[in-house]
Amino acid sequence: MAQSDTVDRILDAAEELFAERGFAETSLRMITSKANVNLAAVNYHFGSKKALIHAVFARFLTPFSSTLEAAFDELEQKCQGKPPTLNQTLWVLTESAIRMPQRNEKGISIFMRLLGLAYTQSQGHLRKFLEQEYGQPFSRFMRLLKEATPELSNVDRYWRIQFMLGATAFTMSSSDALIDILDNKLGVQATVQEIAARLVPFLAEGMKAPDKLQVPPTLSGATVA
Amino acid sequence: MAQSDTVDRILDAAEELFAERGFAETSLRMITSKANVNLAAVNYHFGSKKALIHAVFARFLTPFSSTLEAAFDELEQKCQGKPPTLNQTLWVLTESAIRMPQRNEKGISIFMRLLGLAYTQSQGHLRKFLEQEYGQPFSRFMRLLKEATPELSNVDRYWRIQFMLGATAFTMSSSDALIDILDNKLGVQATVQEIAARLVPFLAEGMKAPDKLQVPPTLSGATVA
DNA sequence: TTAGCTCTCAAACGTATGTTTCAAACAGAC
DNA sequence: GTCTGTTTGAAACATACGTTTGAGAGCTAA
Repeated sequence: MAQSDTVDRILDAAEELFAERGFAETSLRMITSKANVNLAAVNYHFGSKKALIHAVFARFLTPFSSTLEAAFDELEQKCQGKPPTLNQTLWVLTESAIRMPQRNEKGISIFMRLLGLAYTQSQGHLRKFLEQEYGQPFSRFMRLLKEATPELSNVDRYWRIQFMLGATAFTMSSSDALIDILDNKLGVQATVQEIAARLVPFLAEGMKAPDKLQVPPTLSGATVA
Repeated sequence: MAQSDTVDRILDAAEELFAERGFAETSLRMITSKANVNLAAVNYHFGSKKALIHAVFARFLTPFSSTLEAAFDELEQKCQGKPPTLNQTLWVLTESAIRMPQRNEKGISIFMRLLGLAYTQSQGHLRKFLEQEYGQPFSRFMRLLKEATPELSNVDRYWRIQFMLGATAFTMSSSDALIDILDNKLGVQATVQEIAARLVPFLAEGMKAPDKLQVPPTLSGATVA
């Protein structure tokens, strides 16, 4: 035993519970009892609940960040000065996420769900922490997106990036539930990888959509097919 | 005073605080002190915090539900048996949301944010409540989507609807923050209505995207593990 | 063995939460 | 005015939370 296997057990339990229930709704007592660890161990090893949340994110975001930077490097090198296309950029991100080494079979969906929670439940301190620690690869992704869509105005691009983030975070954060529902309804089995393969073309087409509507084409207005 | 204007003050305060901070993070004491009402009033008038959450949703979802049903009626009647197009269907939904009578200038974004929270923070009891009370217009919207996209397989359509929901819920639930960020970054003012006008074409194009990718178009084709 | 350090444990701390209590204030009907 | 049912008010309730404490176990090195 000795040397904190306790730390990992806490991180494992916290990760899973946070992904299931969110941060505020998960108590340290739930975490420590799931981890079979004493309550005080969290504050001893991490200092506070906030610091534990940060540690949970750091454990999977730090390797992901490296993987992603390397993948971007490879992509830009391959493209020899020409900016990568939108599809390429989206795929490099998606692939880096999917190919991350997982601790278990639920790893990828926990990963996605936590990312989604980081956006929606943002605890203030979490947002600050993530910006500070992982702002760089994020900015780089944004730069690539900008170069891949020179035809868009800054405002158009801004909103469409939000739409992409939303579709991705939302779908991936509920991927487990959505896969189950699909199985029940249509008897079709799906994987997270397949969701990603469907998501990328959806996003890419949305990004390339014609301008925003000027006149609501509701009832009397002429509509496009 | 008399006859519960207390009830409305509680609902107003709760609505705003829930939208700002989420459900678990908003205490009854915050609500009652913002509403200038005694703490016990919540349990007296609503019975419990859960019931208060339901009441907040019911207050704006019930009229919205009626408006939406009427708008769908009008749309289908106008189309004389032919199924409405995707753009029409999306716009009717969007318009019904935008045109809802608002209690104040923040009404529309509170409305959107609460809808977003209902998806992401789903408290179990909330999801059950919403399905039971407002499942019908939702099913109808789904039917219209299906008829508007007969070229899609059921599986394709299923996933793309999730993508649409995600982009919408995510963006709208953070609309205030996103509008602020845009103003800071690019000095551009935006409204919720404008976001909607940008969202609809994005979604419609995404829905019509070509099939899911068979081979990741990354670098050299097949990529390493 | 002893000393020192890391880690675990049960218990308690202070604070905040949702809920309940019960007396007082109030309204409208008689 | 008096009575009756409804609504408010201040206070307390029980429970849950994150955090802290201090004693002690377990290990390593002298």
